[in-house]
Amino acid sequence: MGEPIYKIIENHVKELIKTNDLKQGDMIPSEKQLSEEFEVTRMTVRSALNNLVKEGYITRRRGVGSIVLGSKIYDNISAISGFTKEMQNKGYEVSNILVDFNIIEADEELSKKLNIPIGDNIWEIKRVRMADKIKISYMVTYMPIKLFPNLNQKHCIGSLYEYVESICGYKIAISERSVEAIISDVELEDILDLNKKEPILYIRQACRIENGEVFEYSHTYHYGYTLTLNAVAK
Amino acid sequence: MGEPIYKIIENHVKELIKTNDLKQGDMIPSEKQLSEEFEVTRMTVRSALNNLVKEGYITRRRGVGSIVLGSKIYDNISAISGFTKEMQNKGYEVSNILVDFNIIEADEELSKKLNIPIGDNIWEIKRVRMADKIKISYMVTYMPIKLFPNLNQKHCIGSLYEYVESICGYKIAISERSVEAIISDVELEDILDLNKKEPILYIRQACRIENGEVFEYSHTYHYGYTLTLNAVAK
DNA sequence: GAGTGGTCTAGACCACAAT
DNA sequence: TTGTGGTCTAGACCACTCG
Repeated sequence: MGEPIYKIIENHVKELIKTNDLKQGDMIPSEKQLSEEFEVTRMTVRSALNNLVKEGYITRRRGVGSIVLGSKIYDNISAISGFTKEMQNKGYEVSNILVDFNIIEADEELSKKLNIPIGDNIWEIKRVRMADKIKISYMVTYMPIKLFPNLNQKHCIGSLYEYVESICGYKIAISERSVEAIISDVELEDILDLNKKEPILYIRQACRIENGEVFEYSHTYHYGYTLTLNAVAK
Repeated sequence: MGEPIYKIIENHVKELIKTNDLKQGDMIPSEKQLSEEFEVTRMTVRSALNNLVKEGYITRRRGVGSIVLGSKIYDNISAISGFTKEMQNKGYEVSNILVDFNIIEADEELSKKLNIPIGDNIWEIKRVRMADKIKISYMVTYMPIKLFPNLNQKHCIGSLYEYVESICGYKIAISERSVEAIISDVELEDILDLNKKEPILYIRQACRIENGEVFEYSHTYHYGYTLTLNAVAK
């Protein structure tokens, strides 16, 4: 079998929303109508529609129907799309400078954060990120070598997330971030060409692939940058 | 019928995880075993297990089984649970001081953010939030009077999110936040009893109920506070 | 080969909202 | 009363993983 039918129905409805055939507040065809149109049972249709609910496209009400939610918010719903995509979406030209690329051994903290044994080998990647030729963030990323045996310096120039998904074939599933405001120190001012004591967003993030393994733990220092977040309830 | 069976199964497994009968990495009983234990069909069990996947408790692999994920990350998965719940979960005693409670008219910015006509009446709520008797954030909230005709000052002492969900019966669906680091100014230092020029998290948030309407737009200034975020892909 | 989860059928009864 | 989505049955065949 190729693509499962529920996926086909899912994409069909997504397409209707994207092409504006269905707008915010519109009712999508009922389960019965869709099951007749695609000649499948209601259960198959329900599986498609429940996925659309999960992804924030529609909401459903018993006795009423399935309603299209506002698309604006849901456009970039991938809250962990990664920095590169996020900035490109805002119209900036994004590039990375690779500052350091090492293999280190997991200490106690990294072993906890990455959920691997102490002493395991880890890629340590230090990068400065540029938007339109201005340095705006410094990022230190740790990734288990076990998961990425073939990572090299070239991959670090582009989007690491794209490498993880497109080339390695992992599906990025969930991330935990903590966000703090701090004041820059001399080291950071040096790296990012800042004035003294600038306000900085300090973000620590652990990111998992679908099977639950942590594939990345990172520290990021953002200057003059607004983090945009879309959160879905529950 | 009372609680649906799939919910019962869901809670059963959650309980096993919470009591540590099932630990991270453990396999939960197979669909077949659960369907025999609860005397239901596999479809019913699947509905329960798929919800557990959605909520981040387990991951599933064809040919292998359903595996318990690390609970740490997934505990407070409701990324817009609101500040009160978020801090209580961390063990702080939380309270609010109502600083100001007004009716104002929507200017151009607020009309855009709340998606209502210019001139519409809005509640303007200014609060200081305390954790264990220390002032840690200042919050200015705007809510359309149209949606909350009966809001009063008492509701602002507790959790506004709880008021919106429990008393008004709205279901909070999605929020969009932007997060920045700033340096405190004199006004903020005064309000929050800060030293001069402290690093502050400045968060603007628009929050929607299920039908897509914006019910809240707010500015929050957090001091000494780490924002925790769980993001789910797509 | 045995066991797992993934997809799907062809029905059923129910709770809820709108008219 | 009609139409919607919510729950559930008792099967089926399939794709995948592992020993």
